[in-house]
Amino acid sequence: MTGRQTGQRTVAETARTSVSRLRSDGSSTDGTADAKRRYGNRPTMKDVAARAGVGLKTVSRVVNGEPGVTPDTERRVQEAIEALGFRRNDSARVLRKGRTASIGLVLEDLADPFYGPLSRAVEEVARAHGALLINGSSAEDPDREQELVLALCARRVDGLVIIPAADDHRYLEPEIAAGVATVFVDRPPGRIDADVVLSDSFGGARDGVAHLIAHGHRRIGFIGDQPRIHTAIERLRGYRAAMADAEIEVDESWVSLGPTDPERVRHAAEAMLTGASPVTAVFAGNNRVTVTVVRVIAARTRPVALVGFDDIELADLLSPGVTVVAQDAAQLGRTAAERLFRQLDGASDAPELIELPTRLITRGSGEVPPAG
Amino acid sequence: MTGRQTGQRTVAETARTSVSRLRSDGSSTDGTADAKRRYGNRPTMKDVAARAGVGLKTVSRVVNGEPGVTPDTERRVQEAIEALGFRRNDSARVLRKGRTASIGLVLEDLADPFYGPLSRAVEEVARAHGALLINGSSAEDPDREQELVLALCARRVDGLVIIPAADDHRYLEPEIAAGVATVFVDRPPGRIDADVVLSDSFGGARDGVAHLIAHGHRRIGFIGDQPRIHTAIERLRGYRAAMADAEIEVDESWVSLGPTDPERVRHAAEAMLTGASPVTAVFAGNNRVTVTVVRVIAARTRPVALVGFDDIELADLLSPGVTVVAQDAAQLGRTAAERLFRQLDGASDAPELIELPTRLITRGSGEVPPAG
DNA sequence: CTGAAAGCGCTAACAT
DNA sequence: ATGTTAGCGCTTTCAG
Repeated sequence: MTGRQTGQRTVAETARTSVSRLRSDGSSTDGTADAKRRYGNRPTMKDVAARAGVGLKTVSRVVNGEPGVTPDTERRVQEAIEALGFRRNDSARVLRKGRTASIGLVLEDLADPFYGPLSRAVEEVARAHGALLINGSSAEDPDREQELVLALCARRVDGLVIIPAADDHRYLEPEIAAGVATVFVDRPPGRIDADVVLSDSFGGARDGVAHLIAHGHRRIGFIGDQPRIHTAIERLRGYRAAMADAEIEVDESWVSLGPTDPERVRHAAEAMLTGASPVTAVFAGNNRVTVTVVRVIAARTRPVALVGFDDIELADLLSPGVTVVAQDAAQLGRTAAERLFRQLDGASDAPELIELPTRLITRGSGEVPPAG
Repeated sequence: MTGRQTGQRTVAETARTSVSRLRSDGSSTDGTADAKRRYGNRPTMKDVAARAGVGLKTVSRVVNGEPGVTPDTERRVQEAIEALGFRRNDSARVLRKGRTASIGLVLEDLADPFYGPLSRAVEEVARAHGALLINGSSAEDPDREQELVLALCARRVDGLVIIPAADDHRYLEPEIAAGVATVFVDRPPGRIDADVVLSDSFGGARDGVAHLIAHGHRRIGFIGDQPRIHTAIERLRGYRAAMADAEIEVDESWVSLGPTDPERVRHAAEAMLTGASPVTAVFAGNNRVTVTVVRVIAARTRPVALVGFDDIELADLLSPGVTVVAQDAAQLGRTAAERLFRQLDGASDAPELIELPTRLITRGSGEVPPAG
């Protein structure tokens, strides 16, 4: 899906898929079940109340730890709960209470190493607020994003953290008006006002490219994501700003935006490295691009300088190490989630744009001098 | 959280976190809202029915695409829906229908690159079955696992995919009896029967270690995860089997199980590389271990052979490339999720153990001859 | 083709 | 301290 592991040499299957039947001696179903407890028919508070010989509300009190129950009755209720295997039905609870104590996270692809830590950070904040996280991938498809978001709204999630794929979020207006807290991360929303948490793509890219220029490069390539993605545009803008600052005219054959699959990126890199005016350095617009460009460069004899946006694991162990403009995915997620819960706690500030700094981490590839 | 990027050289902040107020000209709240549509009070089918001048059930029919509605009334209902910004409340629906069309996934840490693709694969299958995914991390804590699982059961998820941290899952018996479909992945459940999907940890490790032996190594170290984790034990067992096959006696100073944080692993690796009977090769029990061992080896002058369990990105670009026993995380997730939905579709097969093969991928580090 | 009534399992608001 | 009643918003059932 992310096209990793292209450069494999030898592959050997060590086993076939095997399937075995497990012991099933019936030990997993104990005989203590009440008549009511047949498949798919779970005991309710009413059942517990009947069994414990108390009223419905008393059971509710015990289950929710509300005060006003004698230790003795509490014990009887607890026993009935255990015996019946009762578990409160939160769907019913939600219906009554209005809040679901769950938030939705919509991102592009959980398999992308950039989003794992982000998602995890959102989850931790949610957990700290007693909420569950419902997760969905848009696969960078605007329609799928909308479908997902609206499905989450139908579940009445209390809030949404969205890494948008679409560029028009007016479809969210009724939801936000109805009280669904919403924060966008990594990219701004389209055509609505809402909280946004971003990395400083422009500044990061500008500094990364300036770094290459400082090391003597003038013919510098830029390979980024599709132009409808905000970060791609911002990073390209940063590239152009750095070039302009150094009074270097950009040859448009040095710039390539498009999908970040290895084939496309490889092709783009090869093209700008071999054209009429070949580049001596490349700025890679995100971690997917960087990984592929590293492979392309490794396969060439003449050295090419590289700075990538996003840190990548093991970047320091390649030779040369990969110089990157790092953003803190976890911090991005944490900040967004905290902002979300602040909304849920009733803060009604105006929408804000929070921009997180990036860090230039030099490891060697960005300090390679121009060749040729 | 995963302790990546230890070997950084220079770090420069490119900006401060900045916060800006967005334009908020009130353009996001259109004036067409009905009186009912105040904050947190969403229109219901009843409201739609009233506005469209039809019965409640007719609205329900339209919303759910049920037959038996005149095109004309359907249109009137649709208009009312649009005007009111109505969105069906799935909590209420669930309460009535019994099924939530959502499944839970409990894993250790979404930030671990192994689980991203797995989670994504589960999500894709869920999506194909019209279900949403609720995600939770156990952080390798048995109590937290149970808490999470039971919270998911309270939400009445239709099914659970669990990468267990606990070793006793009897707490799930009432849930499973009540009809919650359950599949374990990556590690087997404890003390209950349930479907399991595993990689062939034993066979994979045995083959990986045998590969080192075939390249002349006899003093081979094993660094794995904590002994309460099933895969750690199985891989160690594979290691011992390979050593026994070659009639090599294992010096217990060559074996180290424990947490996989960089510090612990680094210490373990250093110890076995410098002891009285130093190893010439290391088998790393999972991707976290491999990453750290690569760093340790890179910092040494004398070459050390390495085979790691789990593939890692860019493994092919290090020098030497990292030889690994690869497992297919996405396939693991896909298989488990498909099995889950088979259960939900009514298949009542006995619990099965499905074991997926691993692949040995040789890239250089496993073919380094013994030094000294 | 359409709608009124009942009730899913829970909690809020009142009794007792 | 405990129980009773009335919904939450929807689908199911059954009657027009």
